[in-house]
Amino acid sequence: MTAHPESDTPAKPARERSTRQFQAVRDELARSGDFRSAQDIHAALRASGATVGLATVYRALQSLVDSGAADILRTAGGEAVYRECGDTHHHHLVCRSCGRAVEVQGPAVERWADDVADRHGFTDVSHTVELFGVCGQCQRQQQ
Amino acid sequence: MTAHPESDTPAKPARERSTRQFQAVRDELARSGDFRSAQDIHAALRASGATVGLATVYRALQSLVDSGAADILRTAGGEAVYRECGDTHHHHLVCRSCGRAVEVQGPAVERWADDVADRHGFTDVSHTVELFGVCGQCQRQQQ
DNA sequence: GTCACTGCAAACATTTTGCATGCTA
DNA sequence: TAGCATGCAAAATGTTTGCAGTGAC
Repeated sequence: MTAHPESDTPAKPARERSTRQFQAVRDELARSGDFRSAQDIHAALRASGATVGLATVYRALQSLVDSGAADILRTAGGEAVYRECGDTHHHHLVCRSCGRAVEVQGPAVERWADDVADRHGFTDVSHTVELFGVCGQCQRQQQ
Repeated sequence: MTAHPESDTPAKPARERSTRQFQAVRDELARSGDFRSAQDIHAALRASGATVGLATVYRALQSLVDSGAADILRTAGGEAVYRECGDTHHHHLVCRSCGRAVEVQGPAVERWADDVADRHGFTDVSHTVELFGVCGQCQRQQQ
């Protein structure tokens, strides 16, 4: 649990050659716009005919996160999920049963987060807000 | 990522015997009041002379989470961390640098979450809200 | 032609599970 | 005494890394 401050600015080339595989990962992530696990992306690419190694997917995603082009988040199951980090910041309402995700905007939450952080003297604040529930359709099926 | 609906209400005994090991885990968790990883707790118990297996620590923590006595959270590193959870539902503002966590209450967020879920026809809603930032102390050290 | 990127597989870390034994009620 | 909880070790899962080969520039 010891997060280290980035004391150095390593001369990290951060990807200098653009390759088919890297593009494929980036595209796949952008296509859905939703949170996707590395394994998921890897499977999708394989299914669509692209030949990409799992390690490469991880490396590409890592690279995207490093460069700020993607967001990373951990699911309750311990999987890392990635999302293209566009300009619009939003959250998700995910159905526990069918997995469908609804995109939600929460100006109220944004404001609250900033306010709380400020009050405690924290800066450079980011936040994670995810809602889980059962959607109407699944409720009916379960009843 | 396919969450299955709990079609049954398994007669989960949820711990019927109180044992020294279980108490030890609960106590250790309560002692610090902060987020602790299973491995961390295991090491601490071993260090203090208690003989507790790692699997037992995991089982005890799982049990505490199931019964609502503990909160579980994933670190950026993918480790699961646990914290004693009182009756009050609250969130955390965690320092990215030193790991210190501040407990925050967010009635505004609770209301917003319920509202959003309701508007989309979702029921049985839970939510995850975590704030990350750099605390004042760490800011000064880094400058 | 060089060297970064890729792919495979092995290594790793964390968490879960199977099974024989111990201990609580 | 009966049966849940424990402990060990093996398995499972998700992710990272080493290294030789390939392809972009």
